[in-house]
Amino acid sequence: MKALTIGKVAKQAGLGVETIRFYERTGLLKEPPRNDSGYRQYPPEAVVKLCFIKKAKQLGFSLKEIEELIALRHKQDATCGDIKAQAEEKIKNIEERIRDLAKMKAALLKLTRRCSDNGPVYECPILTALEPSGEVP
Amino acid sequence: MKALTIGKVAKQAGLGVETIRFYERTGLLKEPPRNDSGYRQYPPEAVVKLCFIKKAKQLGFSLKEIEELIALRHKQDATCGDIKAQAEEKIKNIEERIRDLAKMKAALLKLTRRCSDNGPVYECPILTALEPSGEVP
DNA sequence: CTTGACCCTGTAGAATGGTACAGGGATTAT
DNA sequence: ATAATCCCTGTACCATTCTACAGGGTCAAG
Repeated sequence: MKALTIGKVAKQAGLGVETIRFYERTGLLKEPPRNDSGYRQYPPEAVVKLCFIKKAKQLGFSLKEIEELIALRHKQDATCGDIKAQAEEKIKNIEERIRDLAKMKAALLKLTRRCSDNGPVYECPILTALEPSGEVP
Repeated sequence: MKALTIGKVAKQAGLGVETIRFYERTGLLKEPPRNDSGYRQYPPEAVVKLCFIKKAKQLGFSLKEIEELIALRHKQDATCGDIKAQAEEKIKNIEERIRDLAKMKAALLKLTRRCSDNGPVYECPILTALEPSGEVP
């Protein structure tokens, strides 16, 4: 007796009911079973998955990318090399994001220090923090 | 004699001409001076700014957030305390993003290790990597 | 001095990621 | 048992962030 209604999962995951139905429509979430009156019956794991989706979105992943991320699991026993390559690409992507965020953070710290130093500001450390470099697809 | 046309800055920043005009319309970019025939005349620094915008976008910042980030600079000499507080909030935000990205990376690494081991995968390490936790505003 | 590549404004359309009803059943709380 | 609350489908609409013309002027190379 563990099935949750859409309202319950929505609340637990901190999302809207409409959002979840939207994810289902777009294929990000697979259709759950229904009860006799047509209500969606979610297993508790659905909450974990939705929380993951939420987090990943906040990190700047698109729904498409999130789908790919989740799909890595289901392709497991098929083409292991492919999955690995895909995962490694994501990892590289993530590493670049982290590096850039670190640069941005450093720039902001510099800014706050100057601020407390009351020193003059001849150039903006924020703007020059991220040199134009490799693409993030 | 350093002014650039919109096409030149677009190319150098790796953006489309239309995109730049769009940024101007939305206020992200201030209107540059014009020449006699109404062409936009950009100073070379515009390229730096646009590159920053591009990078920041790739990091998941919205145009609104990017505007705020850039605005930190101009408010410099005015209300120092405010800027500092704002910058520090951004820093916290960035730190959380980095933490979450690090978790995601760890989860993916775990996946790739299992993958190369050719071991069976009974549960998805990706899905469980990010516990439902603090919000990223 | 013409041809092609640029530039201008203005408006329209697209992709992404939702959000909000309307209209109508199902469940639950009092 | 009846009102409040939840669920269903379907469609329409919203913000964000571009992208693509249309219609017309400008500039630079051959």
